[in-house]
Formats: sequence, C-alpha cells, structure tokens
Amino acid sequence: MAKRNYGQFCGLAHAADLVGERWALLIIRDLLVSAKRFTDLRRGLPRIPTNVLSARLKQLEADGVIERRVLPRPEGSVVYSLTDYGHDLEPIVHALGRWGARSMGEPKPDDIVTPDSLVIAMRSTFQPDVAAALTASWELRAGPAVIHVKIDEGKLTTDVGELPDADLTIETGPAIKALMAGELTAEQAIEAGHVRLEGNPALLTTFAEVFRI
Amino acid sequence: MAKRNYGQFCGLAHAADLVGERWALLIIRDLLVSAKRFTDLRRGLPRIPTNVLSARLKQLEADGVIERRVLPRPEGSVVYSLTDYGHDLEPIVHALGRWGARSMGEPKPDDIVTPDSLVIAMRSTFQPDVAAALTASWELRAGPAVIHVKIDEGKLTTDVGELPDADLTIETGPAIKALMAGELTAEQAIEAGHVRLEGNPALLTTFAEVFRI
DNA sequence: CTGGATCCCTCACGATACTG
DNA sequence: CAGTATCGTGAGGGATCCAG
Repeated sequence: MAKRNYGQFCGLAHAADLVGERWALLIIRDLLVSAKRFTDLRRGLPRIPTNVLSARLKQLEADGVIERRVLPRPEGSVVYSLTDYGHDLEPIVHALGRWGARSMGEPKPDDIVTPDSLVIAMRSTFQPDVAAALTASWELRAGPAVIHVKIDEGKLTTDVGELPDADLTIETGPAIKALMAGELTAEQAIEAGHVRLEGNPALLTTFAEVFRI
Repeated sequence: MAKRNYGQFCGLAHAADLVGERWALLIIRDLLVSAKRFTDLRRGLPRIPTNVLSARLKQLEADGVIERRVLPRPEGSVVYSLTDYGHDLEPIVHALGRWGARSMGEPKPDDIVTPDSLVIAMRSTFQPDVAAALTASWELRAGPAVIHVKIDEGKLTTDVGELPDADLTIETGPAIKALMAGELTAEQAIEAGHVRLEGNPALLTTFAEVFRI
C-alpha cells in the first residue's frame, strides 16, 4: 500500500508529503533540540499515540529526514536524530513558530508547555543584533519546564535543564509571551506578580529585548 | 464541537493547528499567486474533495489567515484572498518548497503540474543577486501549465498565462527541475530534447542561473 | 524500564452526487 | 458557480500488552 500523497510535482506538495502529516513537525521540533529515544519523544508529546509516533518515525526515517541508531552496549538503546537534510528544517520551524506565536492567545486550561518547545521559542526569537557583545545567562522556569539560556559575547546556547549559577532565574507562566511580545514591560510583569526573580532583576529587561516575538 | 488541536502552548504547535491540516498549505500556496474563487481553487487542486476545500476555507477564514469577499454586482461571486497575516506565510512557503524540491525525484505517472505551483517555484528559486540589473522575459510551458516570468532590471514579476512577446519561450517537462538544480546544462537539455525553444536560446542558460534550486 | 506492537473505536478525509 | 449532503474508508486517538 503506497503512502497517500498530493500527486503534484511541486516542492511544497512534496514537503507536505514528507513532514505535513499530523505530529511530524512537532517530532522534528523536539529532535532539533536534541537526539531522543522513543520514550523521550513520548514525554515531550504526551498526547501522541504510540502507534502514530512509531509510524511517523518509520516514515521520516524512510524519507531521509531522521536517523535511527542503536547505541552500542551496554545501553543498547535506540536513538532518533535528524539527518542533515532534516536539520535544514530548522529555519523553517523557527519561522513557522514565530508566525504561529503571533496569533496565539492565552493558553487554554489544559495546554502544556514542554521544555523543548521553550528552547525552540528562545532560539527562534533570539535577536542576534541586539545581543551582540552581550554576555549573560538565565534560567527559565515555566511550571515543570525548566530550561536555561546563555549568551556568550553575543553567541546563544540554550538547552533544557537547570543552570544553578545563572545571572537571573525567571519563574513565570504564560506572561512570558506577553513580555517577549512587548505587550508588557519588565516592570509591569514584576509588579503584577507575573514573574518571580532570583538574581539580577535588571536582566529581565535585557531578556525581553534580546528575545522578541 | 471544538477543533482538534495539539494542546501545547507553543508557536509551532499553534501554527500547525492553523495551517497544518491536509491541503491547507496548498490552498495558501495558490492564494499567494492570486486571489481566487472556489472553482479556481478546485482547478488548481484537482484532487481535493469539495467538502474538504469548503471546510478549510471556513477554518482559515475563522483563524484570520484568509478573507472571503463577495464581489459587488454584476459578478456577485465569492473571492478568497490572504489576509496580511496569511500573506506573511510567503517566505515560509517558499522555504518549504525549496526544501521539499531537494528530495523530489522524478514525477510519478499521474503527478500533475499546476500553473500556480510553477509560479511559486519560480519565485522561491529566484536569485536576486544573480539577476541584479538583468532585464529579460520568458514564457514557460510545462504540459498544460503556462506561465511567464519577467525580470526588469533585477526585479521579478511572474504570473500564470502566456507572454506572446517573451524573449524566450521554453516548452519543457520535468527536466526543467534538473536544469534548475544544475544537474543538467542548458546545452545538454537542448541536445537531449528535454526542451523546445522559441526565441533567444542563449537565455536558457541565463534562466538556469537566475532560478536555482 | 525501554521500545514498541496490537486492538478497537472514532472521526477526518476522500469520492461522488446533488442543490440554491 | 459555490458550495452542501451522503456515505465508505482509513488515519488518528486511547488503552493495553509484550519482548528485550
């Protein structure tokens, strides 16, 4: 049984054949942050059925977008990662994320925030020109999702997990989006209790300037 | 009944909620070329069921990506066009199209080529720096799809339809992709009979340089 | 415990017919 | 022309189970 496809000899149609199916782009989003095992992907995409995840991974691998590697002993575990071709989707994922964020209102009651999505949000909103020559680090906590962001002389690195010696730790909720969109100033966010800070509070303004929707 | 969504407070997930469903991106592709009526969209997407087209148009309108306008008399007909927000997808559609084109092999027997997809292919592969200060025009015929391309002092305009006074008319098939990808030189394409020209044949090489996968 | 496979159910999609 | 109506099919969703 051949895969369903759009039947058009067109780059966009072919791209949609490859990564246009449900969940595919979110799998790629998480793999852009780091290579992952099957179970890690499940954790980052709690609502994906395992059979769908399994099917997507198979198809994406067959299409040359991701790779499946079995680690050497003693782990013996399976790791999925992007191929070079798949990794070339990064600017597209970033641009789509920025585009979508512009019309994203308040989170619905059972919306979740995953660490990987936060990392991508940081990477895609980073303003290199604003951050030129800047050096600073933040830890960002949104509910259970904890990530960190470092800028070293204008160069960005960001990943999931804590950063105990961060210059500023920001504990926040959805308001972080309003802050990054400029709908809220740092002062307003602090006053309204939308953020809890630990460290150098002046760096909250810097943060809002460097990461911009 | 609420729309199915990914349940993640994430720009990419939200974008996928808006334009990630089947056919949505192809509808947007065609609307990027020009505003269209329901029947025009059907013509450009022959395999889309009308109820799906109808559902997509409704949802995209509700989400602020497209607009539905009823033309004043005597037409009284309905026209769909992109909103400003929807139009902002253009660079993303172009980038995805280029990405997909890289892994697009030979067309399958019943693959079709539509005029709109060709126009988008031209726009997304246009190399402004190569074309700087250039002035030339082409008519491109791929089966029933006929489009034209004009470059006026480096500025590109392209649309569906003929261009009787084009500097060069190119009648071709899938080989146009190989030509644009550099897998085939203009001479080889001519020699192998992949293209039929009418006009200034030297402009075929120019074409292959200016439109590059 | 990881990495899936399997089952069942539902609903979105696909094909076609039909209407204002 | 611009859709709606109907109906069959298959992909997606959810739970459970199994092998290494």
